[in-house]
Amino acid sequence: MEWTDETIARLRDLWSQGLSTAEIGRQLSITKNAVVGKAHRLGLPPRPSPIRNRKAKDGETGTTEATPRRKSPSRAKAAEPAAADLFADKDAAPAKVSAGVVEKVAEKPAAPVRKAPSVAPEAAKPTPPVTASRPLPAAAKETVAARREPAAAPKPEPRVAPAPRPAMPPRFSTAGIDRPTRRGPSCCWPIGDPGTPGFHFCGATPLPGKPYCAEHAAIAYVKIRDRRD
DNA sequence: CCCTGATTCGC
DNA sequence: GCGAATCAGG
Repeated sequence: MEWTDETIARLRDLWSQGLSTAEIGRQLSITKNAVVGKAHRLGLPPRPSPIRNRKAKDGETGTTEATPRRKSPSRAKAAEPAAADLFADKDAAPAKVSAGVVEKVAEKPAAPVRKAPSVAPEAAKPTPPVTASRPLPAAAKETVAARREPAAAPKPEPRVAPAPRPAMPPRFSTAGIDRPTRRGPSCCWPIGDPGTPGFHFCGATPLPGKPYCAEHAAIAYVKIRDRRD
């Protein structure tokens, strides 16, 4: 896998959007392992995961190690004994992601995904008033939907009753985010890291019906690849 | 069973 | 650094 600045940016973006590792992997045409592995190396903030409590506790239970964690699969050779607690808490990500991102605005909106394990797609988001400086979740979602329904996708909302929208003010205080000045459609390809001062969107005129400009659409809409369903 | 993410470790 | 293999919880 060639982790270009591009792919890394996308990985980080998708990651912070709360997509599952497998989902990210599919979108990037890589395995979830690759996603997780890379995410770790990048120091991306760990998202709520099923497990990971194992190491949480310990410190008593008598014996010193008392942390039965990994049991060395099979290729486990005489590995180093210690060097396990450095994950205790250390420092999470510098700050970037900050809050907000965790909101994972809309998980799987109406994408024809077979199911949504953890989250409830229908669940209307109360629109948390908090910060959340990332107005780009929808965009990537569309890429998915678009890719899954390339030709015929006239029904964005199959079932979910459209939430009443008295208005659609930018409830996300995109303070500091450099948004495109001109109104109307603009390429929402993220430039830089969400949460950092320099972050902004491409802003170029997008392709008709696409959230991205021609340049970035070419990157966003990759080949379909198997969808395993 | 399926899903998920985390970790280890050969490469 | 990369990611398959593996572990492990839901």
